[in-house]
Amino acid sequence: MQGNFIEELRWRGMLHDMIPGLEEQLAKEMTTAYIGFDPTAPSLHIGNLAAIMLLKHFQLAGHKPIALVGGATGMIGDPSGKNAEREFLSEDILRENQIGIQKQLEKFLDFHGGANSAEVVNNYDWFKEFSFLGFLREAGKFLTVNYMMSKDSVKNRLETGLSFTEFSYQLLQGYDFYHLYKTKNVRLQMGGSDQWGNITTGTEIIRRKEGSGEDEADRAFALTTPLVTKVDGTKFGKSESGNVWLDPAKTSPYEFYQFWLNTADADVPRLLRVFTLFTQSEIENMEAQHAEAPHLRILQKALGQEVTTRVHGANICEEVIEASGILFAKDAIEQLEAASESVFQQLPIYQVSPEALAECQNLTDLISVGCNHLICSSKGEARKAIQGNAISVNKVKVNNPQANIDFPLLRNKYLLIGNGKQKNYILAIR
RNA sequence: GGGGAUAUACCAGAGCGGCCAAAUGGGGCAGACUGUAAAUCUGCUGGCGAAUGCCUACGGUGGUUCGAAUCCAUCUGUCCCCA
Repeated sequence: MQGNFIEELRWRGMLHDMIPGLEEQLAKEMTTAYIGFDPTAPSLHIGNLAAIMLLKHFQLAGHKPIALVGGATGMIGDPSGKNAEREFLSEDILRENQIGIQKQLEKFLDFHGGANSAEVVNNYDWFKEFSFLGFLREAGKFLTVNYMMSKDSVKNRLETGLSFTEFSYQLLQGYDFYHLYKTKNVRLQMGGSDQWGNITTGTEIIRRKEGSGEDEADRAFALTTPLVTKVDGTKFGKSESGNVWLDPAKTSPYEFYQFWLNTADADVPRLLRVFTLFTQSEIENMEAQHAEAPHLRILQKALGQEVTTRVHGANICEEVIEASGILFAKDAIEQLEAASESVFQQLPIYQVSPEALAECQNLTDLISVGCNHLICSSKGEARKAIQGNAISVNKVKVNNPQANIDFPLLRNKYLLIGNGKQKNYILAIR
């Protein structure tokens, strides 16, 4: 084996809990592990990133990672962490989503690397043929309701109620593990710490069906990683516009990079460990540098660059970094005029239609209705933002809501509008 | 099936028949300070408007009243107790 997977996770702070004996198993032979992904959206988001990195490290350590796309379980909905019954998704949508997710995983994992190549499986493939009776005999027989009720994910819902369908979710997920154990010799399931209950249901099913653990060869293992949280207690992975997606059509590379760049100092060390492959000494080095000159934000930049490169590619990433640099530079206007076209295209450009523009009486209209509420969601908000000194046009603060829209255009067609310190928009107005 | 409670803005949660676009807290946004950070302080936080203004809103529908988030009836949802 090439590296110690568990050790790696430990120093990165990515190890929350595991079933004892796992280290011995991993040391003994190449082991196969899987993590489930929920196909309720056509793209993964950075909330999934920690799980992906888990698989990545696993593969780097010489083991074989499998990503399970929960086509079947996605049709049901995991009650963990939810307080309301979930909406069903159609089979078609789930299929499409799976394809998108698979493509994104290919950016992280090696699918053509010999014995320990990554694989993607879809549990719909083995569940679709399953009859209800078959399932009851194959899976349901092996767990008691008492056991299932004792899971936190279920207990937390007893007050508000949960359907039989959602109650059965853990059986499905547990059976996945068993199925993979039998067909692909998968010995380990990993996931976020909220998945512990679901995962151990799987190991329990395997144990009951295959006999218990004196014979080590029969054992199945669970490993969880702590949920990534922010220092201020808010959820990690959301920007103000919602989830941060890996799909550039849903979250532009520029926004993606900005998300990482804006990480708070207190959060950065942890995020670097979880989301990048920098070594311990590399990270500690950077931290030392950061401590000396925090305003340079070395850590944030390293984090942003690393993750953006992995997700969107080195070229795009460079352009995005350059574009970001331009927008926040003192001489942004000159630099914008001089920037190359490909870099310019990475900027957050919004096309204002001539009709919409014609409707605009003043700046207030432009930044609300004129750009389809991109910048401000209502005229009132726009007016308040302008009066509050938040809005700048071509880097010059404007605080007259009635200002005419006769600003000089950049490159003959663009206006640079800033809202606050962090948000910049380029409006193409012709 | 019987009885009781409750329904307020993004969330939590006040609210006397007129002084209620609705206390307070959280969240969100912005300003100042900085480093596109954190903490702190300040302002904003239904829509339109330059505005003293207008419109829409306190689960739905009707009603009482000069006037209703506030009273009455009814419906719906949720929760609790009994069978």
